[in-house]
Amino acid sequence: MDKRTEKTLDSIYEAFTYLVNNKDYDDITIQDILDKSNVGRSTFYCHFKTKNDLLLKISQDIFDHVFSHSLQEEKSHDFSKDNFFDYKHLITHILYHIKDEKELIKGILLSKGNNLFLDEFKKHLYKFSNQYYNNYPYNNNIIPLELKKALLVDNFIVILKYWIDDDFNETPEKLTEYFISAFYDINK
Amino acid sequence: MDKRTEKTLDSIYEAFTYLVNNKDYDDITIQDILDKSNVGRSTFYCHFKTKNDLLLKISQDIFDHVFSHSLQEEKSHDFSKDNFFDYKHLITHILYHIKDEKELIKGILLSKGNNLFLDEFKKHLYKFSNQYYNNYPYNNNIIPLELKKALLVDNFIVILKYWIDDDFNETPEKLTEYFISAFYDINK
DNA sequence: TAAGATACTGAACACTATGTTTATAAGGAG
DNA sequence: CTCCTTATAAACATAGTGTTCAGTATCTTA
Repeated sequence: MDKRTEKTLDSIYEAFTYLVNNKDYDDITIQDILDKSNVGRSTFYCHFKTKNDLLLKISQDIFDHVFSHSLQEEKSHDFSKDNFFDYKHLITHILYHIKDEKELIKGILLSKGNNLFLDEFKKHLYKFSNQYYNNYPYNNNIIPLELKKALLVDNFIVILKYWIDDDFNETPEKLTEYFISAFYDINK
Repeated sequence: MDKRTEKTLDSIYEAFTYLVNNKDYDDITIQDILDKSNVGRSTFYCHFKTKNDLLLKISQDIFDHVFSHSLQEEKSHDFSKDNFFDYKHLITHILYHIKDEKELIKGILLSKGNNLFLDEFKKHLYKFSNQYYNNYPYNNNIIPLELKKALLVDNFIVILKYWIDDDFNETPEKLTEYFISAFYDINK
């Protein structure tokens, strides 16, 4: 990548990270980003169509990172033959990666306003939820399968938000235990 | 209330309901609302400070309705001496009221963008979640109490969204069963 | 039903942000 | 060094926001 482009994108991402930790996403203007990053207006529009486009690309960057190793694990490991607890290391892994992106994720997730980030996140989580339930479609309570999938994904987000509110105090391992406990309960 | 005021507010609410069912909240402009409702700009600003202020007031109106009877039940019924299953009728009641406001709630809840409505909703749900767990603080698994409260509230929202996606096909009673089943699991 | 209070209207206005365009300058790659 | 790409600044059209005010319509109640 061209060093100039790299510098520009870095400045914009850094400015965005700062801004989203200091005001709600809705209240951030493109003008704010330009001022904070010292990037020209026309330059910004060379890279991004709108503010939402910026958020979307940042989200994709984050999740490329957060879910990168998990995809490799996925390939080298045939989960379809195992029960859910074999996902344990995967989940812990993902949580460690999330902690890497602490500032940015915290800012975006606690900011009022747009759900773009959350939607992108859920898309990735649904991959696992679908994979699991499609291999284990045995319904041992009255909750429909599709609802179970949604509960699984959403519980992960709730637990993550709990972690963030607690300023990432607890360990990823502990969080994984919470998640598996909540999950196990829904499926008993 | 002055009939003129009532008419104005009705027009605005109606226009908003239409708009939120046809485009994302973020994309709705105050100009759109004025055009659709045939209300003068200065009139709008007599009643609402901003577009978010409108959404907030609409949300409060809805929840005044949705939770109205449940508050009465709450007074005439001492839940603190019962277990969670006594909330059953309450939950079904709430779901019936939600169905009354079908169009509006569907539009707002499925629209991308602002979380004002959801935050207001969760505020009400937290009243019940707190009430329950403060009377039954016995932790029979590793999940911290505060996280349990959050899971309870959020699961209700997930189940509600499932209902909406299914176009309110299933009965409130059935939905209540799902909710209690998911809830019961988390607490065993 | 008439008087006074209250609410709505429409037009004008300043302001702020968006997104586009263009000519120019600076930086990187081969 | 030269070509090509990228960044920049300034200007511009456009669109939405929120305020003001004088004039008009409509309610309330006495």
